[in-house]
Amino acid sequence: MEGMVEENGSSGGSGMSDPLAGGSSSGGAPTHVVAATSIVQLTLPAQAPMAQVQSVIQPNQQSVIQTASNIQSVQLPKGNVILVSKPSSVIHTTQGTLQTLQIKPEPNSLLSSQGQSCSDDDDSDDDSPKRNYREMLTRRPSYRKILNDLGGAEIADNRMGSKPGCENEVSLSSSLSFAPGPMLEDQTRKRELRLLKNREAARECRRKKKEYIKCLENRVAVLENQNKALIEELKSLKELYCQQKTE
DNA sequence: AAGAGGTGCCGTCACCTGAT
DNA sequence: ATCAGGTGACGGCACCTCTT
Repeated sequence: MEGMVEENGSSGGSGMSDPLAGGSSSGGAPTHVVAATSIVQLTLPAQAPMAQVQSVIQPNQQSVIQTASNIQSVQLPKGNVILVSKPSSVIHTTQGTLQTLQIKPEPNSLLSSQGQSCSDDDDSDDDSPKRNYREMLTRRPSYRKILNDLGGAEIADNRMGSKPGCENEVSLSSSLSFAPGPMLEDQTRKRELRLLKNREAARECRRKKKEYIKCLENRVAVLENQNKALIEELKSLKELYCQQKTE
């Protein structure tokens, strides 16, 4: 009973925009598959010199047929879907042959410019596996931004309405209620406050993430249905054409 | 019944980003 | 520069299911 965002085709038709397209072009790392328009270019390392990349989820799309022809869908980890130019059918289906592209941040990207894992060694955990692993990851737009583009006010209002944060307020005020002491106590109090806030932030972040994933799953279902329908339509049109041709 | 493996949730840490 | 908030990653815990 959450304030789920509804799909274009399925019900309601609230005219949502593309969660992946985000509209929040932060101009950061070049590997983000995010753009105000539906198509972004990104440079790929090694074998794939340049590919045209596009979110499979079109903003307010009417048709599953992409505007840029000859596009093949590619599933990426982290749930991103990109489309790679390929001379094939206009209609692309999920059952088609898929190519997985491995996308890594460029050496001079925003992410790696701040990390420099291999050079600085004064910090103890600088070359820890965790940190190195993180540096390989690209940052995506926040769920808040994404959900704002999905009609975030509605979701935010919904959240306020259902008020899971009621107990948060209670816990927050109760944890802050003890008397301030000397500096040590003050520090521990600050730390506890930070932990508390972060705990709640993490809770909220997970909630938004789940909502976002649900939204994407809905979109996938709708697109698959549209795809099936279009394939059927194409099939029948072909048959009709063949019939008329033989007559 | 006991153990193993999978899954989901939570708290925490580390880091990034935007605001001031 | 500093701070606050958002989020990915990680480890721990609880619960469920399956196998022996």
